Amino acid sequence: MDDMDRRIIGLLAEDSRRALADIGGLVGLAPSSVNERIRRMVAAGVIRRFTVETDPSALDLPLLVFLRLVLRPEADATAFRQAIAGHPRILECHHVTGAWPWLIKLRVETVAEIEVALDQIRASGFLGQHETTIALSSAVAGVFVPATMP
Amino acid sequence: MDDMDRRIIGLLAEDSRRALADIGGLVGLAPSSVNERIRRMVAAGVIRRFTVETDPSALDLPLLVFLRLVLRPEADATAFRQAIAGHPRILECHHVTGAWPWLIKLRVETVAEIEVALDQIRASGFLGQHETTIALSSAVAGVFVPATMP
DNA sequence: GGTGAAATTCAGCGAGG
DNA sequence: CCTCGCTGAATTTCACC
Repeated sequence: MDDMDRRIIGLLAEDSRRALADIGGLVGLAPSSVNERIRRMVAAGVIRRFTVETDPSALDLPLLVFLRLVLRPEADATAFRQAIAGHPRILECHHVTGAWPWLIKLRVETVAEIEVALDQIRASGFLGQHETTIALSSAVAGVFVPATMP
Repeated sequence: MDDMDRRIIGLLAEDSRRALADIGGLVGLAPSSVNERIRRMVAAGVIRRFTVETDPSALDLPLLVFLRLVLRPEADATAFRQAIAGHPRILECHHVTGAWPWLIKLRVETVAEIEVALDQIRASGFLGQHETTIALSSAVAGVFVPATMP
C-alpha cells in the first residue's frame, strides 16, 4: 500500500471500468504493472469488490432512516447481530458509544416500511427502547450500493 | 426499470467486472441486450458509476464516527451545506428529524482527527451544540468507497 | 427491445531487459 | 518495473427482426 496504490484506488473509485492503459497513463505506470497492483490489492482484501453505485430513489428506496436502540437487558448481543445480518433494508448496524448503544441505517420505500422493519427487529425478542430519525435531505448523500440477492 | 434491470443491477453490485455474456446467461438475454440495458441505466442516472468497495482500515481510516449537531440560530443552512461539501473525511451529512437536526458520518485515522474535523466544522461559524459517537464494532458494516481526489 | 455476427479493443501471459 | 508480442476473450456496433 504505497501512494501509487492509493492513486490507483482513487481512479478505480471514480470509474472501475477504466482500461488499465488509461490508469497507467494517469499514474505513470505500464498497464501490466497497474494490473499487477490491482491483483495484489484484491488478493490482500484492500479492494473487496468491484461494484456499482446507484440512485436509491430509482430503486424505490427513497427514504433514509436511522434507528437508535437499546437491547433488552437479558438480550444476547451476538444473537442480535445474527438476527439483523442479511436484512435487505438494513444498510448498516453499528455498536456505538453513548446512551443508545445501537445505530441502524435503513433504506425503505414508504414510512409504513419503517414500522415493518421495526416489527421484524422486535420479533428477534431483543428490542428495548428505540428512537426513529428520518432524513429530510442530504448535504453529502453517501454511496448507495444495492443489496445482493441471496 | 423493469425486473430484468433490477436483476442486472444486483449482479453488477456483486461484481461489476462480470462479462456481459455471463450476466446474459444468468438473466436470459444476449450480451448485446445486457449492454444496451446497462447503457440506458447509466444514461438515466440509475447507475451513477462503476466503482470499488475497499477496506477502510487498509486505507488508514479505521475509526467510524457519528456527529449529531445543531447549527447556531443565525446560521444559514445553505452555507453550511456548502462548507462541509467536499470535506475528505465526511462520508455523509443528513438533515434529519429530531432534536439534533444534523447527522454527520465520518471516517478518520485517529481520535485526534475527530477533533480536527470538529474544529474545521466550527471554523465555518455555524456550529452550535454537538455530540460525538464512536462506533465500537459493526454488525453490518456498510459499503466504503474511498473519496475521489479533486 | 431483442438478436447474432462482425469489427475493435482489451486483458492476460511469458520471455527478456 | 517496463517492453514486446501474442492469444483468447470481451466490448461495441450494426443491420435486421
